[in-house]
Amino acid sequence: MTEPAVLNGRRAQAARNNGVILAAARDVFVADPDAPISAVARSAGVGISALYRRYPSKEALLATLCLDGLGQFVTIARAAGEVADPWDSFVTFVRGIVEADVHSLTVYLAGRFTPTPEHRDLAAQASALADGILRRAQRAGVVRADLESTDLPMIYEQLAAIRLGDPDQIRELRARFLDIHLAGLRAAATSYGNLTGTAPTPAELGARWNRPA
Amino acid sequence: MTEPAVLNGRRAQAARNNGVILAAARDVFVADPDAPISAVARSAGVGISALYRRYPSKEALLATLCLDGLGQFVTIARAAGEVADPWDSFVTFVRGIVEADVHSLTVYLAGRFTPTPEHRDLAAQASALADGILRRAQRAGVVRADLESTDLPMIYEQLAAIRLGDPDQIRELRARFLDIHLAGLRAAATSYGNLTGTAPTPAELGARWNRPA
DNA sequence: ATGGCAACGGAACGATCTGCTCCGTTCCGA
DNA sequence: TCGGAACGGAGCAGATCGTTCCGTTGCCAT
Repeated sequence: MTEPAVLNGRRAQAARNNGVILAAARDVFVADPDAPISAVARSAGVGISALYRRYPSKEALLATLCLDGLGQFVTIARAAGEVADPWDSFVTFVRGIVEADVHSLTVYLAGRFTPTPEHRDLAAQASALADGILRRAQRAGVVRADLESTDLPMIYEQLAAIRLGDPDQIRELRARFLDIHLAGLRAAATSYGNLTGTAPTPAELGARWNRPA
Repeated sequence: MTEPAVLNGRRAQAARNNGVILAAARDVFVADPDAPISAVARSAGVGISALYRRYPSKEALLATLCLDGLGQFVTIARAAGEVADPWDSFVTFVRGIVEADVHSLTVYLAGRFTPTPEHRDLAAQASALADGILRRAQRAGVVRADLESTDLPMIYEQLAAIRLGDPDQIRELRARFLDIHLAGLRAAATSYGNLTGTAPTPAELGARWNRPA
């Protein structure tokens, strides 16, 4: 069991498959959360047993994928929090979430597996970070004051629903419509009137993590 | 076979069921386009055979439902076209489409049945009407000039993706986020920069009507 | 009254799909 | 040389869904 400098041989191939399988699962389930596990195997170019050697069930794979997504969310939020200008910080954050399609990896997958405490924990961190970025931009007077942080997931959800064409076009279209959202979120937009209705409550957002009855 | 003034008896109940079944199908399939036909029967308070007496197949029911949706679209667009102020006309139009959830009745159902020429025809009318309303608002300088009419379905799609809570809350949330979209669509928003990327082509939008391979 | 029939409810069937197991095979590495 | 780790994929068991079919109900014309 020495550390192999050159990665060849069966052992190394298996190690590399770890990443290949996760990447394939990411692509497949982001495109269709209901995809069968055989689609992941086909996309990864491996057999089904290669999946089950690594994850005891489909649910475990989804849970891992979601954990990755939450981790990405936190990473993106932390990086965006470092940006000096409050508006740029906010834009960097939202754009990062949308471009990485983190919403498809987290909320779209929620309800398909029983969340662990680790999920809850990361989700709490994530929303705290997002809250900070939004509040700072609002205090600076660059983001409209009637936007609440629970509104943000609804914006990710809207942009994640854009699924026209191949991944490249999807990215391009989401960037296009994010421009519109951002223009509508600027403080100046309040001159056209305040937002109607009320933002979702955290409990309502959290309910999506429960298994369907 | 005289025309019954009072609607009772078995014959009349059947006639009333026509409407009940269509309404139930609308509710069920708008909430979940993959819903089984038994869910429609249950929601209508009717047996499965009552459905099959009226529609030879699930596909036929979906086709009828979609035709209704396209008809609603045209009706809403015509009414909005009568509004004098170009901005109000545009807002009335988009708000009408979103509130009636026409997108869920048309595009979400597309691809699940083979469209008839009547579908194509109504869809063409619909997009021509929408095009006219948008162009008028743009000529009047109230809607940003870099928005194309093929962008509009993407906006409906985004708002149709908001599905949190019961129908009432969904309506409220969609109105809330439509406010943001509309603020971002005003001509003044162009001062923050033009839209990136390119709008979908009509062919790309039309491809969604084809059955999945 | 009563026979005919339109309308209905819902069990049951066949087809499809999907998560998962299992077994035979390959081939690395000691 | 050989034990065993890793693999591919056929196949199983269960679930789901569209559709059919049959027995029942109750209106209506005679």
